[in-house]
Amino acid sequence: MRKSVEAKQETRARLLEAAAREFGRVGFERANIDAISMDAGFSKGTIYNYFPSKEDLFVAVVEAAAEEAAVRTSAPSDADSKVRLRASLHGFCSWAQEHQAFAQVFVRECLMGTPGLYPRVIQAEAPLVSRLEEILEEGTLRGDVRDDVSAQVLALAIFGLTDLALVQYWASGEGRPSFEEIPELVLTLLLGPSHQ
Amino acid sequence: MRKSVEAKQETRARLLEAAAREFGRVGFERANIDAISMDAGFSKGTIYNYFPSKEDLFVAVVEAAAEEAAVRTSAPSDADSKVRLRASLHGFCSWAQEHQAFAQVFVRECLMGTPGLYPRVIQAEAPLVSRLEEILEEGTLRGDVRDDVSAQVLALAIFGLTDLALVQYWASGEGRPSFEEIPELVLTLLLGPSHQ
Amino acid sequence: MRKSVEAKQETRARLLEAAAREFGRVGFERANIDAISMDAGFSKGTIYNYFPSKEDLFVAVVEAAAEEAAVRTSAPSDADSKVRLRASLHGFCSWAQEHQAFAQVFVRECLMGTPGLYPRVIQAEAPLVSRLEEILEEGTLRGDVRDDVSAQVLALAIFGLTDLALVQYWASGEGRPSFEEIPELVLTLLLGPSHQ
Amino acid sequence: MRKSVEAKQETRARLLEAAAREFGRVGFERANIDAISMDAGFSKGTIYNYFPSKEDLFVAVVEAAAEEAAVRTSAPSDADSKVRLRASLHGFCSWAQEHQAFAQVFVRECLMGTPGLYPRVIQAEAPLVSRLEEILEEGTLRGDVRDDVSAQVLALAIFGLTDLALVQYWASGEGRPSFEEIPELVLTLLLGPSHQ
DNA sequence: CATGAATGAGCATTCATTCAT
DNA sequence: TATGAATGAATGCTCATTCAT
Repeated sequence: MRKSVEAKQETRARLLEAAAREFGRVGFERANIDAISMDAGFSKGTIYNYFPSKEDLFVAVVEAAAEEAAVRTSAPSDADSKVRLRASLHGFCSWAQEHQAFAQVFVRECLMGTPGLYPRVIQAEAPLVSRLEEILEEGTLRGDVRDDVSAQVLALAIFGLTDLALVQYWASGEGRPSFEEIPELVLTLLLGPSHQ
Repeated sequence: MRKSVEAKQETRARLLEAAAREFGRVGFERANIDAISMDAGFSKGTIYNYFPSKEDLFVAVVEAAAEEAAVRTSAPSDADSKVRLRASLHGFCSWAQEHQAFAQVFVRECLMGTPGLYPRVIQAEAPLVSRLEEILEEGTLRGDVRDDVSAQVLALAIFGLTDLALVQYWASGEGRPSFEEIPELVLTLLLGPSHQ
Repeated sequence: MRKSVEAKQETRARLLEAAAREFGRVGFERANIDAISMDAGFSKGTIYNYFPSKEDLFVAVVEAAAEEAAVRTSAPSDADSKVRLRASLHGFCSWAQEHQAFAQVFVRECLMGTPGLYPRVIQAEAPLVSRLEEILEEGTLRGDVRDDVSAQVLALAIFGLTDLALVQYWASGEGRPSFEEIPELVLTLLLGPSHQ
Repeated sequence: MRKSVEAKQETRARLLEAAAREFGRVGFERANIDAISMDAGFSKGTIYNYFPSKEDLFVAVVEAAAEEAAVRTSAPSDADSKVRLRASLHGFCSWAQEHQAFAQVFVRECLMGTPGLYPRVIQAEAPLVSRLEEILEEGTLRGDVRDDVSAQVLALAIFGLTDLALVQYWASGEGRPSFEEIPELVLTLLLGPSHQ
């Protein structure tokens, strides 16, 4: 039985979503491949027609998350650096809120890198950090961003603190800081209180 | 077979060290209890005479790490706040360098909290964060620490960024930033460049 | 790998038979699940596709035995009570002979009830005892069965002595009393010598 | 340190009692040797100074039970056969009540014979059955006991039904039939209602 | 003798993966 | 392409037994 390309991608997408839920809930090791496939509405074996192994499935989730997140972190190019950074972080946080399953997998993986997966995660994470880095570099030139630390380090710190805040948010039963406050908090911490 | 109390504690310590190595290397789930026990120089079953389950063993490693780390993060009480913070972080980082196995387990756990273990890890982590917090509060009063963010949030951010830097250091094949530079970098990022 | 319903039931039946052999040979505790699965011609794991746990497997064996035994203990409804009882016991004993593995598990379990399994075994055993009880009650009314002891107690005694005789038969290397003689012996003991 | 013969036998007796409790409670396989030794008030290893293995310990319990039970089943030698039998069974049942732990192990073992232990259990059981057999043989000669079944078979049936009644009594949460009623019930079932 | 640390065989159970249908 | 039965490696944990002290 042939399946149209769209139908196949639909299937793949449902499998990815189910996988994100499971990985986000219990982590890579405890995740159950059979459960994922069945949670997506298929039988146990189906998932192997789309992803050759558990690890590949996991990486696919991380990459899909990174891709989606990247789209949401675009920022207006003509504003103040801090405004642009805030917009970018806000985009990221709201994506994380809307796609918690994917976000939890992605954020956790960014923070602590499963040993064998590290290079691939770095690669998936790169565009996001690069975007921050670009804004920062431009801001340094303009003079509205501190220049005592390299843009790269600053970008990593911003991204890292944001991830940590998200993890705390989820772990604390979604208490404080709220999603809305995270970008402001992180930027205040790293770029100073001056942005109104 | 009678065994002196010291001998028992020696055995326990060897098991803990082996456990830290294994957990640090492959994480909780992939760690093999039998392998840990044998790596410590005993047979498979011995470890169960000291730790009732894999989870208890893991928590014991985290707690031992927290305890040791806490000792190393004590700071001179009569200096400038930033000096004291730097000393404290330096103590932590040098402990992490000397006891990499324990440190990796501890740091990773602080960053991302295994779901069921979270409360116990929080508890183990608390003294370290509290120490930073105290110094910060005092510094705020003295006026040599920023006061636009609460000491608690600042302490968590300092601790978090330090952990992230350590993870990056280990993941990058021990490249940059080096252990020596981490405290300075973190404090510069969060407390500003002014401290000479 | 699709498999017809019949093929699955065939697999299940082979697993149950192997389980009965193993449980009958060494009892519940010493029985080895892996060995059962492989003895049935499958690999270790297969049995877990059919029975969720060792205990469930054991209960399934007992219930299958009870079901089969119940079928074989039906008796002609229009004869003398003792004739009917003899026919019923004979049916049970010949089933026990033909399905020794199942019978050994069942009989042993009826005699001494593994603590946690007792209620389920009682339930499986009930139809057999009830059948005897009905015949006895009818016989009491007709007057061809003693009435100084309740039918229920009498039924339990008949069933119990039959089981004991079977156990002795198996334990004695299949010596005396033979299968053929057991019903007569038990009925003589409990209902008197008069039935020719 | 030397220990007097009495002290040693006291230790042995305490170990045996603890073993009976454990075996009676959970059966041979699930019984825990360490727990037995500690329940007796010693440390784990002590029990191996008295019994070379778990199986030996179990057999020792069965044999001790048989010995004690045998003492309690002696009957007046000058009375009516049924009176003597009743006295004998009564002695057995009251022993079972007073030493439930030992009795449960013994009775269960008599009923269903752990495969490898059977010969030794038979041997321990023999004196009890023989006593009944002797009374029955004498009664047959005197004419106050049925003679349509051999004394040996009758003795086994009496002993077996008594054991079954005890098992039911224990399993039913000590309901009916009560200990007092068991001898009468068994004798009525097997020797007829005439004995007042 | 008593102790209790060490031992290591043994086992139920899980689950990613394969593949015939 | 979807299915789901079969596979078998892997592993946490138990516990009878040994033996040095």
